[in-house]
Amino acid sequence: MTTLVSPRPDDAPRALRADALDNRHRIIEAARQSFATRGLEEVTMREVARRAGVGVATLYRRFPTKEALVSEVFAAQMAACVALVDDALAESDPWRGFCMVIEKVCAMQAVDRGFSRASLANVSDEAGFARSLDHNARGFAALTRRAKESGQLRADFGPGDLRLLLMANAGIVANAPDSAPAASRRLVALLLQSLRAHPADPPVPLPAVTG
Amino acid sequence: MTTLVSPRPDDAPRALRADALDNRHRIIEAARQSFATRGLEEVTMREVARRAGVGVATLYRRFPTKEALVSEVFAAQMAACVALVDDALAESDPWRGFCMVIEKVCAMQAVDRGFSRASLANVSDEAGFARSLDHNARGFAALTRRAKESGQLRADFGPGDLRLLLMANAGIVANAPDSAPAASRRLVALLLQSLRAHPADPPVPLPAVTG
DNA sequence: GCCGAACCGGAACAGCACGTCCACTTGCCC
DNA sequence: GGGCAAGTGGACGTGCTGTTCCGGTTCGGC
Repeated sequence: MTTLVSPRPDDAPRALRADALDNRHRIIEAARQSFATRGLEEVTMREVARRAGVGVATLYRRFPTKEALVSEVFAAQMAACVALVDDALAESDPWRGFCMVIEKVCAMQAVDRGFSRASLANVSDEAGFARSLDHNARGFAALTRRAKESGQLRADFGPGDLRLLLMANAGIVANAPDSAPAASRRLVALLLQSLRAHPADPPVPLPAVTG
Repeated sequence: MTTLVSPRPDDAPRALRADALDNRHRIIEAARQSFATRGLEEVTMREVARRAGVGVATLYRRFPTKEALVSEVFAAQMAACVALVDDALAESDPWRGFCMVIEKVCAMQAVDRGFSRASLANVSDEAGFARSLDHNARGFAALTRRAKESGQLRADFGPGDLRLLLMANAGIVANAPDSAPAASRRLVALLLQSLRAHPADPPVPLPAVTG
């Protein structure tokens, strides 16, 4: 999102013409909807262009590659995740914060097939994706630490476990798009129950996944 | 039109020539290996043919379509699953039988990306796939019932929960093929812990997925 | 050995995806 | 209003896929 204030640095992209900017917005919206319902690889660039009411060349002028389009589309979702983690950090009860993050992210995945895929794929650095990812990783690590210190999260929860959970949830979204919201909630509920440390806890089933 | 009386029914496929049969076996083995390491859609028919040391036409002579090849390749895995469910039914402890099935199927998925995908996709009826699936569904339903009756499996476990579990596991296999075995074991261990009914059990987090 | 049918391999076909080019149009600054 | 750079859309190129065709080859019963 570039500012339209006149004194821009020479290396910044120049401001778009009004019609071009409008097309750009329509493209992103069209792509977001298509990706959400049908996933990333099932949606063709032509289809995005057609849905946005522009030609293919226009699409490629704004986003030189499909990957760039994907990055741009999900930058917003990533920002939402950042806000979500920050909200959870503000929560007084560490366990509640921990659950909130997981539940909300999985719910986001459940209703957006593209986001589900994109949040696990190695996306390029465009659009500050990596920065948001890093921010979220740190925030979630803090959440995890606090939840463990309060004795509510099982001690062997590792950083790889979040990814484990997201991958599992993504599997549901990918294989049952229609019933994904309900199925995802069920999965998350089951997993959170296992992740909660109880006073009389059964022994740890298996060590956490490293990495 | 003279019909010769033959030892085999006329509608049965005639016996293959020795070299053709050999090629067929090599094709299936090549396909199995390729599918296992790289998944179903990432493997091209050309690659299977090359790996089997035959031409493309030979491959298509045996398996008129890629789907037919996939069905044939995973018919063996399906048979293994049938045996696995039958073994679990022979187990004296219902909960152990229940866990065995889930652990072993997920382990099979974890080391075979193709099987992971195929066990969830709607495969065609070729090669008795549907029959094995039906057999397994019945067997697993019996396992479930017995585990519930013994009070070891939480009462709200539904038929859709197995699929839920398989989809979650498949998500791990699809997104982290290298660390899939360990990650899958961790996921299964966590989920089985939640699925186990304890005397002092926390309330059911969410109703089971229907269907 | 021989001969025909079964079999084989690679070239060729068709379809679809991403990405590019170019002649035409249009917003914007004066 | 007028000129021009930016923008546009559809045809095109390229590369990949699954699938088919055809001339040459080989097995196997006699």
